[in-house]
Amino acid sequence: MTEALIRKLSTIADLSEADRAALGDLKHYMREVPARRDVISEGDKPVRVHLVLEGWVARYKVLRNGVRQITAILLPGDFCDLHVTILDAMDHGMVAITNVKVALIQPEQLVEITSRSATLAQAFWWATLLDEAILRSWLVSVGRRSAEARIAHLICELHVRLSRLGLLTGGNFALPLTQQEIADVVGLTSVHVNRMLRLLRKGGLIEQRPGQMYILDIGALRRLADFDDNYLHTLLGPKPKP
Amino acid sequence: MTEALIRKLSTIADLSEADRAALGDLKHYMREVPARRDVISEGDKPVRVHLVLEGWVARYKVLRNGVRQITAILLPGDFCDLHVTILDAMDHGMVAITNVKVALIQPEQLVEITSRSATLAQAFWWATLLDEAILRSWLVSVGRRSAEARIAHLICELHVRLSRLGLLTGGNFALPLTQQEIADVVGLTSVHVNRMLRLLRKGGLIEQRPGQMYILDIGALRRLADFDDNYLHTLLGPKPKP
DNA sequence: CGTAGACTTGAGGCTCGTCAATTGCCGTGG
DNA sequence: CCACGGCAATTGACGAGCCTCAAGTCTACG
Repeated sequence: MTEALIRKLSTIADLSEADRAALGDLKHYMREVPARRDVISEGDKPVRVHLVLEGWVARYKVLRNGVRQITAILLPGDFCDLHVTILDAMDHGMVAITNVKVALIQPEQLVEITSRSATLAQAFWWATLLDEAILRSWLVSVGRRSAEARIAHLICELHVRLSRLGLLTGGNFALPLTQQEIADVVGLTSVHVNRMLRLLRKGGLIEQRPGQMYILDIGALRRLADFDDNYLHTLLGPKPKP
Repeated sequence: MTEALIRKLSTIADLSEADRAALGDLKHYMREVPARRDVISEGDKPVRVHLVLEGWVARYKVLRNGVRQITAILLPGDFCDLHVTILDAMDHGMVAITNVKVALIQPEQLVEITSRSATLAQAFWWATLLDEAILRSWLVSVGRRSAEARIAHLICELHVRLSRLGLLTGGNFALPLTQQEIADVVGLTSVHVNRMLRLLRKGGLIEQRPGQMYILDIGALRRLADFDDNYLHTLLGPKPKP
């Protein structure tokens, strides 16, 4: 049930058997959310912490004029909202990109297992720090990279993250994001994302089939994006054994 | 010495006398860094954690083509790098915006006091979550707001944060950022920042004197920026008594 | 089949960037 | 005291990158 989480935390901390058992024993409700439906909406009062078990989830903020910015893409093993227990109400929403399974965990349980195991406490903290590192890299992209490079950078990031989860098939991966959603990640319009993807295809860097992304030249993508995977490498830990 | 930190953590957690004492007893070196010099440079091996005691510090990333993006502005009481002890080497730099005093703390000390006090552990965690919330709001700004609104939003954020630190004088504040630095925060060029500041002045929203920002119409600024201070209000806690 | 949603493509326009020159402010030194 | 150099702020002209609007295609699905 929570193997995704155990696997993720294992890559950044040396969990004892007791730690793993504590994670495995986490009581939780399971919830399934169909694609394109909110997992949590802005304004909701969060009571339980959401953990992604299967599928993709996006964190987003909608401004008054209707434009949307996606501020995180969450994959299996990622927490949606370790932080929101501090907030009165959600200041942003979370939407399912694919059909999704999430676990709902009581915050008290997390407080308990982290107060019992310093290793676990540190592991959770590291998970937060990893989220922050990704957020920083997104800010750099949106603030200072060209449209083409932003998209290349996103592809590189997903390539690394999905690789750690064992979700690559021959270096390629399923990409459930629509072009509008990609646009909302990188701060562009879907029209321009479309044009930039065409550029990448014409350049022989990628190939696309519906819902599928084929990486033809990862080196060129990384160079184009000025991709520095230090933030992911060291935070995600060594590559898992196959 | 570390009152800034104690004050900050007090606003988000109910610290016991022992907690305050533990914070006050933190052994540390003091370091002074003159304006426009790096506090830590990209590539450095971080050994101690930096805590800002006085002045402004900026976190930044420089891309290969030389452009810079500032990813955080740190004020007194903020940690520079709670996270970097996990990294092999800094993947970004920290630069002093003003003359700055920072405390250097051994990570082991933090581990120790947080393992002794669950309250403190939570307080440190919350501090990280606050950084993340600000980062998210910056991403939304840079990704989806107009140039004018981005700058207005930054002014609103600084207004709230400085207010909590008691660094406002009659609703106005000292702004040590150059226009180039503002540009690096909001993802624009200094030329365009200059034009937008002129717009804000012409609109009667702000007034400027060298190094000083006068807020003439905070309501208009907030409306223009679509400023939602939920993320800061609840995370920074109730307004301190005067 | 018929509809809805995503993708695709083109034409034209606006925001913001680039380049360049000028001003003003300081601190420094003759 | 004034000349000088450096840096930030300011302004204009021009151009580019990205957005807007709009139409059309493709696919999935009822």
